[in-house]
Amino acid sequence: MAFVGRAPLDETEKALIGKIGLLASVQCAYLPPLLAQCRVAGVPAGTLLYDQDAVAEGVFVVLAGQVGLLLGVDGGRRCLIEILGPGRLFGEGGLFDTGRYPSAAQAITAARIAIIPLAPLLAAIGECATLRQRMLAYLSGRLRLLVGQIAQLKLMSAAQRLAAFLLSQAEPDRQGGLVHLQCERRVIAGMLGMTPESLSRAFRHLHGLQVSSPDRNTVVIADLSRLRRYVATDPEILEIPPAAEPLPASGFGRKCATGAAG
Amino acid sequence: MAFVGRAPLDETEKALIGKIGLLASVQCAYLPPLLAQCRVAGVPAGTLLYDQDAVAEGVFVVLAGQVGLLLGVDGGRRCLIEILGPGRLFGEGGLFDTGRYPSAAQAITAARIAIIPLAPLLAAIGECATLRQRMLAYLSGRLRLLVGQIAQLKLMSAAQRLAAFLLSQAEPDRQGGLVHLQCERRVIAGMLGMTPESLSRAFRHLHGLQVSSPDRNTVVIADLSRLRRYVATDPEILEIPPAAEPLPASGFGRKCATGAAG
DNA sequence: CGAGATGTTGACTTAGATCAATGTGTGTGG
DNA sequence: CCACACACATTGATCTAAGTCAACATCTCG
Repeated sequence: MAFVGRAPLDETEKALIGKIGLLASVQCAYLPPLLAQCRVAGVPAGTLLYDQDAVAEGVFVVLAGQVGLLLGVDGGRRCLIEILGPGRLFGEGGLFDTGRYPSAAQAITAARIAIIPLAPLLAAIGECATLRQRMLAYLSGRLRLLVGQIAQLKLMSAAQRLAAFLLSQAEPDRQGGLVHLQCERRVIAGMLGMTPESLSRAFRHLHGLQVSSPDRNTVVIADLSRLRRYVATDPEILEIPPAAEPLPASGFGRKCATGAAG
Repeated sequence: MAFVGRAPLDETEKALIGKIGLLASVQCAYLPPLLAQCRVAGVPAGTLLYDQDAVAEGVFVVLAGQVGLLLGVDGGRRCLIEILGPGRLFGEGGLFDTGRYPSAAQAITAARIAIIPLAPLLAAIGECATLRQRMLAYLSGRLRLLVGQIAQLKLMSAAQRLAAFLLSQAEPDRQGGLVHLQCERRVIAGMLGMTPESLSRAFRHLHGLQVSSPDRNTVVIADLSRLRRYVATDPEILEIPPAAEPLPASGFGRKCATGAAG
C-alpha cells in the first residue's frame, strides 16, 4: 500500500475511532491493544488505498477527508458506490469470507486514514461478544442502506435521487436545512448514477423547490418537509393517494404498484 | 403471519436446510434442537410472508417455489430486490439491530417455507463460533452481491443486465447453457429494474447473440463466452481495449472511465 | 497570466417508459 | 368440450428523461 507515512494514533484520533458505531463504548480487554496497533496515514487526493480483489491487510477508518468506494464490473468500467466521511469504517467487505477487498478505495480529497490491522481485529471480534454483536449489526445496517440505494436507482428520477441525497446529508435548521458538499459535483454525480450534466440539471430542477446553492460547496434547503414530499412522490405528480397494499400475485411489473381498482 | 399450515420438518427438508451456506456442516450442540423447533408451511402464490418494518419473528428458508423480497420507498411504491429459490435464507435483515424486517417478502409462486424461530437461532449464533463465522460470511456475501447489483444498474444497459442475469442462472452445458425461468417475465423485469415491455425488447436484442427462448420457461444460450463478452462491453461496441487503471483524482464522472490517453 | 480541470448551458440523440393494440395462453363456467 | 374472460407476453407508436456532444464560463494552480 502506497501510504506516504504511518504513525501511531494520537488521542484525538483514538477518540474518533472510539466513536464509530462498531467500536463505540465497547469494554473489551482486546480493544486497547488493538488501538495501540493502529497506524495513521495522510494521503493526497487520488490515492488508491487498495484495489479491488487485493488481499485484505486491514480495515480502515476515515479520520479526515473523503474516501470513495469503487466497484468495477467486467470490462474495466468502474462506478462509485459510496462516499465516506470522517468516522466511517471501510475495507471490511471481505474480512469474513474471501479475504479480499470486494471494491477499491480511493481518496477523493486529501485524507487522514487510520489503519486497523487484521489479525488483532479478528481476534478481538472472536473474543468479545459485544464487538461481535456490533459487527453483525454494522453489516446489517450497510445491507439495508445498499438495498435502499437499489430501490432508489430503480424507482426514482435523477432529481429525486439528488433530493434524497441532500436530505441524507442535511443538518436540520428550523424547517430548513444546510448541506456542506466537500467534494466535487462530478463525484456526487457518479455516486447518484448520473452524469455531471444531469446533476447540474437536477439542481436546477430543485430550484423550483426552494433548494439553492449559494456557492459550490453549500446547498440550502428552505423547506425540508417539502423536499421529503417530493422524494416520496411519483415523478411529476404531487399528492398521490396512498398506495394499495401488495396484492396477491401482482404488483411486480410496473414502476408504480398502484393500479389496483382500475 | 397468515400461513396456511405448519408442521415440523421432515428429513428431506432438514437436509435441504443443512445444505444452505449458513448452517452447512456445522457441528454445534445447538443445531439439532434448533432444527427441531423449525416449522414448515405451504403458501399459495402471492402470500405476503411478512411486511416491511414488521417485528421480526424468525428467519426463513425457501424449500420449494420462489419468494420475492420487496422494498418500498416513501410514497408507497415498491420494487423487487431479489428472487429467492430453494435453499435460500431470508428475513435475516433486521436480526442484529432493528429487530424488524427491512423489506417485505412475498411468495412469487406457490412455495414451501421453513420457519426458523428467532430466539434459539440467536442463542445458537451466540454460542457457536462456527455459526457466528458463517453468519458474518453470509452477510458479507450478500453485501457484495448487492453492491454488484448497484454497479449493474448504474453501468449496464437493460439488455446487458438481462444477459448478466441469465448468465447467473445458467446451468452450463458444453460451451452453451440452459436457463429455467420458473417465474413470470414481469417478475424478472421488476427485478432487473425495467418494464415487461423493455424486457421483451431486451430478449429480442439478445437473439442477435444466439440467445433463444423456445418456450416461456426456458432460455437457451448457445455461446456463454460470447454473452459474457457482451456483458463486459460498453453498450454497442464490441472488443474494447482494456481500461486504464484508476487515475489519481479522476475517473468518477463519466460512465466509462477509459478516457485516459485522449 | 495561461493552461487545464471543472461546472453550466444548449442542441441533439437515444434508451427506455408509456400507451395502446394485438396475440397467446390458461383457466372457468355453461 | 367449447366459449368466454382474464392475465400475461409481445409488438408498434409515441414520449420523455437522461446521456452525449459541443460551446462556453469559471475556478484553481503553477
